[in-house]
Amino acid sequence: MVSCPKCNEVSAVQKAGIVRGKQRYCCKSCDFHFTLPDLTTAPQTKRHQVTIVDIAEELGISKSTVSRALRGHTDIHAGTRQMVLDLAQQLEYQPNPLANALLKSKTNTVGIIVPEFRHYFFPATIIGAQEVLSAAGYNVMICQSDESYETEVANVKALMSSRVDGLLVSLSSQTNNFDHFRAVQRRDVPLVFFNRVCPELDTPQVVVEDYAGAFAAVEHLIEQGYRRIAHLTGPSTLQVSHLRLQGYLDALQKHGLVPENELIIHYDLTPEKARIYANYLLSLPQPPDAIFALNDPTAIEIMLVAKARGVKIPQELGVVGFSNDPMSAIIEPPLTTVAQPVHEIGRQAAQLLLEQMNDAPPRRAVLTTQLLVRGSSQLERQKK
Amino acid sequence: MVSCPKCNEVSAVQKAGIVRGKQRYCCKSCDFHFTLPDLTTAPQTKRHQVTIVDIAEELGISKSTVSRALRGHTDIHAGTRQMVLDLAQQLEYQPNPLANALLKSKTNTVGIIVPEFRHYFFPATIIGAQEVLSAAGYNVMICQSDESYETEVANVKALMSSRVDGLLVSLSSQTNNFDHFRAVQRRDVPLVFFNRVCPELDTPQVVVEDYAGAFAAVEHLIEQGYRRIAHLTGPSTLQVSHLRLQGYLDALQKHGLVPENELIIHYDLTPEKARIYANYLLSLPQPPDAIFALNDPTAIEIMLVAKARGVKIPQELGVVGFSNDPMSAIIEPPLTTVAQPVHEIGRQAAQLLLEQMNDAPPRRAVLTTQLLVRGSSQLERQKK
DNA sequence: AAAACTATCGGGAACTTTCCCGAAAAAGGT
DNA sequence: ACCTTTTTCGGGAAAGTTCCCGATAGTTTT
Repeated sequence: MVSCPKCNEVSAVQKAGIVRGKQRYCCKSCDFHFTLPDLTTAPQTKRHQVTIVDIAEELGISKSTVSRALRGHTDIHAGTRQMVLDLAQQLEYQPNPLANALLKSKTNTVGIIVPEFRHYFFPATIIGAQEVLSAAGYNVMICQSDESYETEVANVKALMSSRVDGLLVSLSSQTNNFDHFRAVQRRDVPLVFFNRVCPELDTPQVVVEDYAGAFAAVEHLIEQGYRRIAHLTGPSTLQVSHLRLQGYLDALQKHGLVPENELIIHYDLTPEKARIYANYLLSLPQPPDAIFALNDPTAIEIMLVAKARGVKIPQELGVVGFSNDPMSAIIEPPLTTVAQPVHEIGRQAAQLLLEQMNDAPPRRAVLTTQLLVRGSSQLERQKK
Repeated sequence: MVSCPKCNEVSAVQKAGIVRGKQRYCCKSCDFHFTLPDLTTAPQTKRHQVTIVDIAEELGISKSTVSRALRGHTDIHAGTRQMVLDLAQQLEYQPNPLANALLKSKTNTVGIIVPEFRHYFFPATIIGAQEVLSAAGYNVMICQSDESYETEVANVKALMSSRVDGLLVSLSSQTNNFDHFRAVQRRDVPLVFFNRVCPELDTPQVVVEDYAGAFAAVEHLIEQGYRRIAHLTGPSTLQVSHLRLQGYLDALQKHGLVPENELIIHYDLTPEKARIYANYLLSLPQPPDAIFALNDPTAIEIMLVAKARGVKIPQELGVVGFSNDPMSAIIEPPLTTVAQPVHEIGRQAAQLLLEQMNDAPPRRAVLTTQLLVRGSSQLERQKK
């Protein structure tokens, strides 16, 4: 009852096992194995994206020629090119970037990893980076490490497996092992750090004058008459912590003040811990009369704690932050802070990445900071 | 001096034009055209990403088998699979998602378009969305329309050309033409709106109880004793503007207050305009004694303007916002606001998108709001 | 008019992976 | 010993594009 599709023989056909649930036959006369075609499969009206092959067939030319026309190649007749261009427009042809990416192993996508998204700073840097990158034709993939080393490693892995063409990173506060970035370098993927930079790896980076900014901030506090100045800063793994601490220490020393260990606190940058340490500082037998914080979110937490405890700012406590977060202008009294060009940090980082991708020599960009004196630290003016 | 690579003839070879800058020859004896191979091209030590073919060759098996082993297919010998797995690990094999994407036309990437990045709200929703999406194995591509219709169109175009598998959108305040989203639907790309939803298109969407929240906010103001309540809201193109306005109007009506046109202002949500209209309202011959703002950033601008003019909050002016932006707790007096579950909005939106991708019936999610009464609107308590 | 050249175009490999289907080898059944 | 079944594997197409290279037809030069 089954005829061989090759010799049309019927009698010589016999069963020959089952393959993937379908009966298989063997024609003894022509020694041909076969299974019966499945007629139940639907015709599959799957919508077909219009490709250059469609255009080529429609026009009766080769796909090479269509590609040339679309890519603006010279090696083509002006009339042919116009024909192709017209039809492409009419058919709403959109080139498939995946095919191109596969061919060139270049995705035109860069990954950005930031520690968090809650405050103003990192979203603002991303805005700047995106500005430059999308102008250069790159898409952007954004990840947050959530200040966690493990998440950061996972982010790097995910972005690398997505085959990004470059990586823009601001480290998590936990990170003190950089093997995941060494793996990035080993694969020759351009890598740029900004703000939270990596001290061990030799990559382009964007930073601000952390030392100078911190120095200016603390000197300002001293000039205002504060004498017992505490410093609430980030984990010692972060270079910004280190540099700003150094600026703090040197400013104290310059003015003959002796730093005290109990007034220098490293913490993990969570709001909860900020409150705990602010309370701790204000509960000391000899509480500080001013606090210089690593960043504005920290400074604001300090101010909230101080307010809750009835400590008057700036009379009983001077506070200075870092970054000029919009909140610092809103809070009362307005927060004195070291302003840094947030958008420009992102722009510069993107710029350095583009340079890396063009094999330019690695650069290090240092942006300027500016002390914005506001109400939270103006002791003398209050006194007058 | 030039010998034919086919018949090794020398005398019969003659020039035959120039092709792409290289001399071309023709052997008259065997009628063979050829150019001399270019010896100057570097050997190209281009680092080769390890592929399944590499593994297959190393093991002397076919790439199909390697693929089966890696994909955990059943149709394979346990020993062979282990062999492949071991070598893959040793060679640090990473599958190329591009090839897969090209084959399946599925990029495992979703695009998110939000109007802006400056305030707390949208980054927070993105955090929520990313949470759900990356758990489902999707990468995320984020764009900002910058409240511009043109940029939004460009964003949609860019994401579509990147072949995202889905789109999560919160509309720009300018958008009143939705053709770019119709194009998305035409291509069968799942689309979900959140917060700033599209009234014309039949898509899943995530919103909050805008009407109820606004009604509660205004009713609260009335109960506090405010009588001349203004409303500063967004462009009428936005559904949130419309719904919150309606809540405002109905609350007034319920309590026998007559809405006045000069107290209802639509604006483009820029900080500059917020300040201008706040000043305008406070300069009226009969200024309002309370303002209900579309969102917290607007409310905060209003408070700043009021403070600058010496208008006391809440005594002379009650203010209520919407969203519970962290700033609203910081500012003094703290801002009464209608809280909405920002992260949950993002999570829900992502959830609806995933459902769409699995061809589930489109849903509309409505999340609850909660009025947080704070200092900026507590007239009675002040009076006591 | 032969030789040399130019302007265009087509063919096909390559990129990496998955999947369909047929084939071989091994195992089981009578 | 022969047939059937199962297990395991290989070949090759497909996805969409770019690019290299050879091949024409027509044009100019000698």
